[in-house]
Amino acid sequence: MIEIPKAYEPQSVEAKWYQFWLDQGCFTADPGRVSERRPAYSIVIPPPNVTGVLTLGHVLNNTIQDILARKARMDGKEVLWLPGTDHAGIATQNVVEKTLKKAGEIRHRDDLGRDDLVERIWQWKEKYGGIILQQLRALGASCDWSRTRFTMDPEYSRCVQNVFVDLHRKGLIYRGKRMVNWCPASLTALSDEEVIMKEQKGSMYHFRVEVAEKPGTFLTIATTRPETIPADTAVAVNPKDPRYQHLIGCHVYRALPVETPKEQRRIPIIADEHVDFEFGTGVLKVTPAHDKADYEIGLRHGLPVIDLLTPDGRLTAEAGPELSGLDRFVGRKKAAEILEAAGALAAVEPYSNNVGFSERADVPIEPRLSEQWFLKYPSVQEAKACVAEGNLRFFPDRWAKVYDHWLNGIQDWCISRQLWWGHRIPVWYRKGGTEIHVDLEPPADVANWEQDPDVLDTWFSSWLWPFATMGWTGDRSVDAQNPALRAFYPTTDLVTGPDIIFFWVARMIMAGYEYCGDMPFRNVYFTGIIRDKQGRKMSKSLGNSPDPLDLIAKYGADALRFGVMRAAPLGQDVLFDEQSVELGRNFCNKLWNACRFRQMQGGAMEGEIHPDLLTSDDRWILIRLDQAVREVTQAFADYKFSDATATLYRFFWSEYCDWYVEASKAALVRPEGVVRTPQQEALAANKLAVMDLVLGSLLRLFHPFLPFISEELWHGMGFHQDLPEDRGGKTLLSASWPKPFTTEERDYFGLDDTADRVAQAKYDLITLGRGLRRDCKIDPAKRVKFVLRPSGELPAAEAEVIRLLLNAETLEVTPGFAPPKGTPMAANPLGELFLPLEGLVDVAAERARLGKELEKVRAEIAKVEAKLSNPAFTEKVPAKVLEEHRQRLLDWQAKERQVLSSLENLSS
RNA sequence: GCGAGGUUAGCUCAGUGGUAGAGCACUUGCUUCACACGCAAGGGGUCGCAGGUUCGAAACCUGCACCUCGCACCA
Repeated sequence: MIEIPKAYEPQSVEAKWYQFWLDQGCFTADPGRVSERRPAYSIVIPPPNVTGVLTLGHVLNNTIQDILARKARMDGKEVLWLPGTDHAGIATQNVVEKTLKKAGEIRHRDDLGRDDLVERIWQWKEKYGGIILQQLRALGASCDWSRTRFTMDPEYSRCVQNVFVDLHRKGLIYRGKRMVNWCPASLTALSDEEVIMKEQKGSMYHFRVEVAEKPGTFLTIATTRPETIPADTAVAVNPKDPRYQHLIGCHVYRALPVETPKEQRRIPIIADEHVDFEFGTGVLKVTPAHDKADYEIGLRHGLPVIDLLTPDGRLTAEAGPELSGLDRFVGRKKAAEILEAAGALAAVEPYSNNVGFSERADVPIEPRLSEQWFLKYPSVQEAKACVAEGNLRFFPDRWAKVYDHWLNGIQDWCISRQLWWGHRIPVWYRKGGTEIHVDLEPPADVANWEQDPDVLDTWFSSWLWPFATMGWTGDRSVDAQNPALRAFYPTTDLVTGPDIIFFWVARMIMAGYEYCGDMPFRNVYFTGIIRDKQGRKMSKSLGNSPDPLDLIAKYGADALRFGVMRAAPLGQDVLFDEQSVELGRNFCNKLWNACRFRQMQGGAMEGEIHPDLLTSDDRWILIRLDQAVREVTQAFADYKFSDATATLYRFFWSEYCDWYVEASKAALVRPEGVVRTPQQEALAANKLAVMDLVLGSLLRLFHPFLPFISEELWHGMGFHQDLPEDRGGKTLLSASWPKPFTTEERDYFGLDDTADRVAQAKYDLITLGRGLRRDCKIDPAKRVKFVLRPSGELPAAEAEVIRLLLNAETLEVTPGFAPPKGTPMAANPLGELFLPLEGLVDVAAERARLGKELEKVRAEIAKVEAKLSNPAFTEKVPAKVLEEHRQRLLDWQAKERQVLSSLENLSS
């Protein structure tokens, strides 16, 4: 720091240090260094989609991971933060297909064919797939980039196929024709977790059907989906429903398609417990092909299945000529019109119901019967037990309940996807035969076989992330010798959003037990969701989602990190406001200037602290530093990062800058031409030594949150100079985390309650004195005279601090001072502070203020007296609390006397 | 319907039985030789509502209201 600019300029500083850390290999994890004295700390990144760009959600998530990783390094651990991306099957294939269509290269993916399209996606991935990881570097993420993984790396892919083959061999993976969630936009099956229920405003259509055996008798049926009537193969009633019991076994004529001869539209009236006779008319149309519950009914009663929807959600010829070819929603309206024209529509009423939507494509899904691969989850009991027994901990722990609840009700996982981009299912079918081949390698005579065209769900690869990224092979003897797995598995912490607790977290835990025999991580920190100021989710369409890189360019990465962390309490959503980043920037600037101030004082760095030269201010700031170290360290242990930032903010700004630095000027600032005595020199040097201790500790405490500016100042101030290479000499990143003072150190420096109280009383008196100045409307620039009548001994150095911070010309310390009548006065345990009148004082204003003060004091006295005069209170309360209250009464009474005498002084 | 979380200053939130707090915003005044991305002094809250337990409740218990989010779901 040769030339120190007045304001901190993050741009060049951040780029410089990130490159330095990379060049020095600071982020590289070496399993060989792990030992009992140097424990491992590891964390795997939740792999962002390879299509993704950095969002504020990523900022929150990865800042927390970086904070944890940096803190662990300072704790002397061998740290692995493993980065990477996942291939995001549907999203990536969509993006590339869309791009190619836009460029006019293809109209449909079939124009290219499977191999060529996959090739194009790879090209696209090579070109754009690293963007988000590059962006993380701007944030300061200390990932071990040499271990960057991608879920479709050859080794990783092999893990995925390996696991498929193994689970198949164990009988947990099977193929079957089932009702699945079908996405008509992406043209693939989805898992239950990828379907989100949304309330939809639609209509309930009531239509009539005639009972075949009893002409003239009609049943009214309520439905939200009249377009599926042509696929009805029964109507069902509850067997206990007296209204319809007599009709069970009869038939009705299905209402659509009207063109079909009546007799061909006969469908049975069946009895099924599933039907709720409270709901609607108590008569249910049964459409086994297009509803999960109806499919079950169909199975129970052996009903035929009529499929009338194409994969992309249009009606087939089964729906009749008028509906055929229509989109399902267009068909719905048309079906209602046809019913109305036929006189079969009894009523249409507005109706709200929940409809499953494809999470990714945001269109209603269709329950659809199709042949898919399913997984019966492995190691469920272990996964449940480790969380229930508290071996694997969730922060906040309420998620444990959500997790347990989900595990208790899980259905088999549909893992096949009708896509081209992803891990192809390692299954071959013999052409013209029934034989199947499930293996990592294709059959020898592969020409006679056909490989399953589907790929696996992306989550079926990311659930292996914690160990597949570390070179797991599935061969026990090989894996037992794998240094990375041995050192870093199980990982220590996982940081992720609660929205993927089922998708990812739960499944990783099961995979961890199944394939490594242990949990994949010990702690899971669930972040909140980033919202805008009004509490709305960030979204592209709302345009309320600022680009983090813009924010970094404007305010600096440290500012963004600090702002976000300050606003993100554990377990709560984060309402993001650019103002909080601005606050982060201001904070960095304050830190910069605090160090600049120290720098301008010159003198030796980190001199020895002589206890006999410590003033009450010095002792006070050391006590506060000790407190701050304890609080921040505890906050880390509890994963309460916003508590840590709050403590740092308070200590650095409100305690160190506002009081300590200001007070230190009494000893440090030398008026021109004045030569300091050797004693004054020694005091000043001692103060600088205290400052250096505080600043050196502060930079360490700040480092996990503000890695760039702290590193810049660490070097600029020269804190690195006398430290060992690997403990802060080379970089702050590996400096040791500050420890609270030991009892010996506290004794040595004289850090006791008295020191704390004296300084506190001094600052209190200064605030009171400033109040006098204001009440008396004295220009802040005017250097007035104060007189202090001390209640005890007051060293000259202490008095000088008071004088300076009151901006007083002089402060007379006069034990027997007798003020003239009308002199404004403020008092506290340290003494009475007078502002002698010079004909300028606004007596009325001061009297008004004191009157208000007196009122307040007396109210407090009344409150305490009321308590103390209550026998129930004095008899039952613990002695300590009683004593506290008695002391409180004395304090308030003293205050009352002080205010009264101030008032008396005023009256002339 | 079941479950979880929330309701404290204008805003965002701390506060696990004993004197209601912080930051921001607001008001007033200040180019005080680290910082106007700053300094100083202020104003501002019947702690969602109603009961209960207790000498004492923002905190513990019960009920209610409202807001969020999961899970399930009836056509």
